[in-house]
Amino acid sequence: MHASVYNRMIPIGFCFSKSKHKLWEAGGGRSGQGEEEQTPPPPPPPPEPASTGGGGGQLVMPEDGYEWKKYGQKFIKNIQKNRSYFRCRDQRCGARKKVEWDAHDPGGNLRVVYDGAHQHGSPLAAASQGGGGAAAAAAANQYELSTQYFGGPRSQ
DNA sequence: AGCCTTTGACCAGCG
DNA sequence: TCGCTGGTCAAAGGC
Repeated sequence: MHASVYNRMIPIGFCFSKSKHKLWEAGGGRSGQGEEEQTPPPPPPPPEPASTGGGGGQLVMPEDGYEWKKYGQKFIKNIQKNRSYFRCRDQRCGARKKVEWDAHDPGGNLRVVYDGAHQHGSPLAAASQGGGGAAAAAAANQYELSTQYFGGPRSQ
């Protein structure tokens, strides 16, 4: 009932664009300073500073050594920022992560909020010891946030 | 063929 | 009591 009410929560033509890889070219997408903010339980010390401009002008989620699965994204009007919701790929782990960035400055204001603690070791560290999949694990966390909104090739 | 990511819609809580 | 926002789940598409 009242399906119209839900219509309001959609930031008309901004939050979710029907076309995935469309418009919003990474014109201003720059790499710069990333703001990480571990609220409750600081999992492990993030090896990477944050939004790495490695790609060359793309906002990348700060790698924290864990594998996350994105399950939602939304534009928060209150703060005028985009927010992505991530969940630990491990079903046993109830750790969640919220990444929000300025809609107008995806590369200038990146905030990561951790919710819950991991009940397992970081795959990145484990792989590191094995000396093999470290890169793979890290790559698994290279979510190109800006790409999601500004369009871009997703090398999956 | 399988897995992952993205988008849309719905529900719940708070003001 | 009504409206609005935040958060989560499910389905579809693409790689």
